[in-house]
Amino acid sequence: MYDNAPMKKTNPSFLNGVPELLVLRLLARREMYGYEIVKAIQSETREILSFGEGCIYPYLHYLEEEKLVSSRRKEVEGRSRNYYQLTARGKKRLDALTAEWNRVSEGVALLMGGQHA
Amino acid sequence: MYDNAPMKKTNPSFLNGVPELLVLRLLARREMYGYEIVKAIQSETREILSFGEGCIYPYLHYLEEEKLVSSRRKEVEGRSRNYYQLTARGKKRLDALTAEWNRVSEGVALLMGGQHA
DNA sequence: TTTGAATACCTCACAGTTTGATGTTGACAA
DNA sequence: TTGTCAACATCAAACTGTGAGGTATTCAAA
Repeated sequence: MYDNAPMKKTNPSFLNGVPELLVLRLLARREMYGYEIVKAIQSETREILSFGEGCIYPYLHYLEEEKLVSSRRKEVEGRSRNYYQLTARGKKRLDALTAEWNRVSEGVALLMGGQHA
Repeated sequence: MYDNAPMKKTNPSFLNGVPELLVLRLLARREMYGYEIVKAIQSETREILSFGEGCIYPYLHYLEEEKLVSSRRKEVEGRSRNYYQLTARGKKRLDALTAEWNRVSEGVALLMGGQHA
């Protein structure tokens, strides 16, 4: 962040790392495929959060490389899909990320909660 | 986020935009100087959050440029300090950012809260 | 039957952002 | 006079979501 990088705020606020948290959380419930995950995040958060496919797909590839998820090809309803499932390692990461999210939320709440202006 | 950008996770999670939120919140209570803000974030969040001077100082410069805060030089306790105070514009931005933080938190809670694995 | 919408996957340039290192000056205590 | 803290400042490096672009398939409507 520099004076010559004028912080134009075209970028999202507070969303850093959130996609990974949500993807892992969804896969902890059941195996899902990429496109389904994109839609699930929209619907389950009532459109509050929405991450593009350009964010989710690369994330899934990264997670697989890191052995946090595994994938298998499946033919369903005349569609070919890549289903992803959480590994034991992925579950650990989910727990760590969840704890971190709670920590940050608590930190923000502590400071924001002080006497009002 | 690319496959060749291995996402080494040396960077912070969930902190995107948080410094601006906290700085504005602190200044809504009373005028403060940079170094004091850095320390206040640490102590008020019980060390949960800590942003370096390399983050806070440039932010203050940006906020001043955007007329979200104003500053004045003050000599206190034999020290020369730049005190910053919130402008009306800054108050509006604080309100907007606070609302956004609450929105994101709610979105995450909605998805995370679903049935456990 | 071909048009279009929805499904399903993929990649990448861009613009931010925080970190951590580095530097300066001055006050004050050991 | 050495070291620590206060107070300010700058910047390269690394990370990360957006928005736009691309391909291919399925299926319903015109």
